[in-house]
Amino acid sequence: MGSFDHLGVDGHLLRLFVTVYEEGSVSAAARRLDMAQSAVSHALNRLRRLVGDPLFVKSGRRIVATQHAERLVPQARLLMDGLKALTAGDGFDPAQARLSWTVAANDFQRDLLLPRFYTRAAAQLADLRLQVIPSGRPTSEMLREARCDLLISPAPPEGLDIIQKRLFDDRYVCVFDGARRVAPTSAAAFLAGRHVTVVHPSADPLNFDKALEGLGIHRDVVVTVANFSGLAPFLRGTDLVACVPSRLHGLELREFQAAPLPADLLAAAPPGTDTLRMYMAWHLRGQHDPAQAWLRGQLEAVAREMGDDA
Amino acid sequence: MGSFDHLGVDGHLLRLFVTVYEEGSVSAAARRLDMAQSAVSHALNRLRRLVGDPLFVKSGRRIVATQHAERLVPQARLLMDGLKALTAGDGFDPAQARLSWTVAANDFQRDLLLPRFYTRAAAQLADLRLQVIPSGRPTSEMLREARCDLLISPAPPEGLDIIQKRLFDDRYVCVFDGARRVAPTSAAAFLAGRHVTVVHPSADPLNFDKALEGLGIHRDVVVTVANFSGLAPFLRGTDLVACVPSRLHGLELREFQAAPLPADLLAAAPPGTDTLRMYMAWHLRGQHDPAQAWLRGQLEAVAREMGDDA
DNA sequence: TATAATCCATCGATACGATTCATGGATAAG
DNA sequence: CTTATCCATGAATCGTATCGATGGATTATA
Repeated sequence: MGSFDHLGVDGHLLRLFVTVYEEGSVSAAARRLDMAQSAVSHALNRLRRLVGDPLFVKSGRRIVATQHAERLVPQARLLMDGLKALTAGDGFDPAQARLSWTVAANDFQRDLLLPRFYTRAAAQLADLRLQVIPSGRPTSEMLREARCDLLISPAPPEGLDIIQKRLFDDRYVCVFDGARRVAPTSAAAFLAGRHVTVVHPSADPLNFDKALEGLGIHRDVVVTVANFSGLAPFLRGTDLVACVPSRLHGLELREFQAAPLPADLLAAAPPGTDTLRMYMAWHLRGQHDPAQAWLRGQLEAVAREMGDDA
Repeated sequence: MGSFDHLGVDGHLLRLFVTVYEEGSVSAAARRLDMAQSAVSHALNRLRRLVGDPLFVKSGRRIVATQHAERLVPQARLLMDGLKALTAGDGFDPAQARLSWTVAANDFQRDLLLPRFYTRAAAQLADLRLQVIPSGRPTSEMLREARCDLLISPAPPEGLDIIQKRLFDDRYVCVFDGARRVAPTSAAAFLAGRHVTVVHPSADPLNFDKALEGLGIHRDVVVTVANFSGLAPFLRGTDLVACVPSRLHGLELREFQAAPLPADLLAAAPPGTDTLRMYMAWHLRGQHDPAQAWLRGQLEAVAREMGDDA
C-alpha cells in the first residue's frame, strides 16, 4: 500500500502544494507561481497520485485542504528548506557575512548571555543585527511562524519540529541586603522571613517557586515583580529575601549578599529544585542553515566560557 | 550565486546521488538502480547543475566525492526519509502495527523504564519486538548508522542530526546496609566512610562522581563495579556506601537503606550535582516516522507516569 | 430567475527533458 | 600493444509538464 512513488516529488511540486494551500485556490496559486492554471491543476493531480491523498477537495467552487494536507504543509516547508541546503552556494564565510538574527529572551538570560555573545560574534562578522524580543511564555509558534530565530529560556517549548539544547546550569541562591538581615540557614528561618519574587504575568513562574508550591510550602511572598531587574529596589534597605539564579548576583544584584538555600528546605524538594537549567531552542527549519548554526555555536561557546559554575 | 534551482531536485535524483556515492562508481550505481549507465551520468550532470558543485571528480578512471558531496550525503538521506513521510500510506494504526524497535540503554534505565514500556506498548500493538542493546558510552554514530533507533542515557550524544528529550529527573542518594552502619549526615562522615561506585570501562563515569572529582574531593572508593546490578553483593553485610539514583533504590537495591546526600557536601558542589537527568535521543531520520514517534510517546508516558519524584 | 463571473478539471498540441543506445577518450591491467 | 573497464558525450526516442482553450459547476448580481 505504501507504494506510492514518493521519490517522484520535487521541490517545485512542494512549492506548488504549499502555495495552493496558502492561497486556498488553484487559480491564485497559478498567478503567484506565474504558471497557467491548468498546469497547477495537473501538477496537483500528479502530487495526489504520488502521495496517495486527495489533498484538496472541492467544496462549492473553492477547495479545502484534507487533514492529511494540513499535516503535510509544515513537512513540505521543511523539505524545501532542506533542499535549499543542498546547494553549494552556502559556503558560509563569517568574515563576509552580514547577518540579522532575532532572539527571544527574557531579562536574566538576555543580560547574562547576549552582550557577550554580541561582542564575540560581531567581531568575526562583517555585520550583525541582533534583535532581542521578549519571550514571555515561550511558545513553539514563535519559532514556527518565524517570529524569532532562536529562543533562550529555562522552559523551552516542545514539539516534533523544535530542537533544544542546554546552555548552562545555574543554582538558586538567597539574595538580601546584608546590612539589614542575615542569611536564613534553616527552612524555619527561611519561611519566617518576608520574600520578594519574580512572576511575569504572561510567563510561567520560576521552577523554584513552582517546586515549593508543589510541596505545599508557602513562604510569605509580600512583593512580586515582573522581572529580575525589578528586584533590587525592594531588596535595598529592607529585610526582604529573593531566591534567584546565582549568576544574577553577579549582574544586577551585585550590591547584595548571597547565600545558599537552606539545606533542610531542599532535602524535601524534588531533584533539580535549586537548579535552573537554561536552554536554547530553535525550529528544525534553521537546523541546516550554516549561518544560524554558526550563530548558535557562538552562543554556546559564550555559555561554555562562563562555565557551569556560578 | 545562490541562484541554483535547488527546487528541481527530486527524490529519484537524491537516491541516485546517494547510490553513486555508496558504490563509488557511476556504472555500479546504474546497475543497482537498473538504469543505463549514461542515464546515471546525465542525471548526475543535472544534479551538478542544480546544486552548483561537481560532486564527484574523476581520478584515474574512478570518481571521488568532493567535500561538498560528502557533506550532502547525510542531508540527502534525510530528505529522502522526509519525502517518504509525505505519503498517505503512513496512517499509523497501533492495533495493526507489527513493529521492531532497537533501543540502546544501560542497566539502570533499562530496568527502570523498558519493562513497563514493553507491557504498555505491546498491549496496544499487534506485535512488538524490542531489542535492547548496551549503550556503553553512547555515540551519535550508533544513531547515525542506525545501529539503534533510540538511546536512553543521562549523557546523550550531541550533533546537529540528533534530537534529545528529557525523560525524568532523579536524585542521588546514599545507599548502605542499615544493619551495619548509619547514614552519613555530614560531608565529614561521608568522606570517612568507604565507598563503592559504578564505573563502566567504556562509558563515562557518573556525573555525581565527576562533580566530586572536579571539586577535588576524593572519597575512599574501595570497590568499583561495571554496572548497578553489581552493587548489591558489595553492600550486603558491609559498611560500604554507594551513591546511586534514588529510583534504583526501588529496584535492585530495595533491601538496603537510603539516605539523602549530606547537605554540606552539596553546598560546595556545582548545581545539578545530586541530580541525574535522563534523556532519550534519536536521529533526525526517525523524526517523522509515525511508528517511531508513537513509540517515543509511549516511553515518555511511562516516564511521566513515574513522576519526577522518587 | 436569468446572466455574468469565477472556479476547477479536462482536452489536444507542443516543447522540454529524461532515458536509451551507440560511441569516444582515458586509464589500468594483461 | 591489446583489452577491458570506466565515465562522458551525442543523437534519437519516448514520456510528460506545460500551455491555451473549453466545459461543467457554483456563486454573486441584476
